[in-house]
Amino acid sequence: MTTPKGAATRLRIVEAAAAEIRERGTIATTLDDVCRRSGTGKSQLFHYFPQGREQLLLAVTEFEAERVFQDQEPYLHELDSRTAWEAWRDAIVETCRDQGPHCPLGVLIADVGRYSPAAQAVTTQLIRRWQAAVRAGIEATRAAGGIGPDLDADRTAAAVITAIQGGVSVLLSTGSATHLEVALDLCLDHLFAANARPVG
Amino acid sequence: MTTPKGAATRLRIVEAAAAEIRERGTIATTLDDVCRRSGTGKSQLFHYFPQGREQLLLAVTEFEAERVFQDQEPYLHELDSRTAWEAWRDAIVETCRDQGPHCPLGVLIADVGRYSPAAQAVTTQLIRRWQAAVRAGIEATRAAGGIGPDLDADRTAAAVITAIQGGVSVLLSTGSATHLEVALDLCLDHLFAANARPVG
DNA sequence: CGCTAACTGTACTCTTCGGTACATTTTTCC
DNA sequence: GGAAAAATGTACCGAAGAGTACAGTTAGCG
Repeated sequence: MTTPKGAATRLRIVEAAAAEIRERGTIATTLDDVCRRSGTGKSQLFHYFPQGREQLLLAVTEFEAERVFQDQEPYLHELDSRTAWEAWRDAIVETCRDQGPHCPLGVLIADVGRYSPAAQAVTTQLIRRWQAAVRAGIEATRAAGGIGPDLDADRTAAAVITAIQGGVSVLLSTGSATHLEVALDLCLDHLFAANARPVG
Repeated sequence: MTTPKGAATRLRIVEAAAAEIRERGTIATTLDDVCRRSGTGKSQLFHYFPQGREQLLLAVTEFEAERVFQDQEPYLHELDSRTAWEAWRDAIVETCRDQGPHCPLGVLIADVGRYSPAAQAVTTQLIRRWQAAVRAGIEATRAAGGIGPDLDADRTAAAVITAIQGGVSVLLSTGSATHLEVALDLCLDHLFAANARPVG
């Protein structure tokens, strides 16, 4: 039904759209821009995305969500000590700081991910997966003896995710990553507090 | 230069635009929509906003930012005990939950506030003012003896703001306010932790 | 009253951009 | 090698929506 050549073209279109959106935002990105950047024409775009723009945006959302999660995975699997958690935090903060307003995660949650209910579902799913991975990290750290038994893993994982989202949100507004850093710091402190107890 | 009648019309336009944007988002809101809802015509819109759409969006951003801050102020001034902080948290969570995706704060930081550098500056300013008020609340609570001397007021205030932003961000994606609640809870716990110490 | 400036209604222009039609080329596969 | 399907190029359409022109009306003010 679709040849390797076709698949490559489709991918080129998605990547071009993602790049364009990262650089200039979703509203400012037109189909003609995407075609120009990917070296294709409208006919091909509509060949691979019969539902047009909306379908393309959804594909971009999925593409970026996957990328964000893949970037995280290596760190998430190693969360078992305070050192590991801090390395993870540093990685996130640094990446976001470097990429600034073109940070894929930020673009995802604040821009592309809002243009349709379907896209929103993708970002919601990303949040869910990410939070589950963080939760697993908390359990692993507890198993390794780094965290007391009283800490509520679910709620803390939720707080960590919220800190990231908030930090990125502020980053997009102000251009500064300090909020992200501070909020994550506070979460880590809570994780490893001597008197850890259920939140709330 | 502008009569009371004119000022009233201008205000009607801004309010109509704000409502329209809250309900359907910035991209979906057209100038014709705004005219229809405000019972005016294009000539009036361009009379009061010669720079057109962009200028109107900026006015809406300022309008909503002011509203958000005004809603907060009564609570912010009374922050001096854990009870007061919890009342504040409950107020925020409840308001956001009720308004859901039409929450002015959410719309502000995730939608209108992104459409121009000028609008971005307005939201940045809101964040700054808000954080300063939270910081003042921390100091007041400390003065009342509710918080130890070691807690870093600046960084904690930043973390609180980040928690709100993140919570609202998740709310817009998932429709659930639990992340907001959990993140704020964690911040309050940190604020009133017996062994409060500098973050980081 | 009457002049001026602010205010408002109607009708139009002009561009942008998503989407389509259709002809043409390339690939696949028997 | 040749038919069928996939892939691509070019030219176009139509709607939407921001912004304008201009005429007409209302309100302030001496």
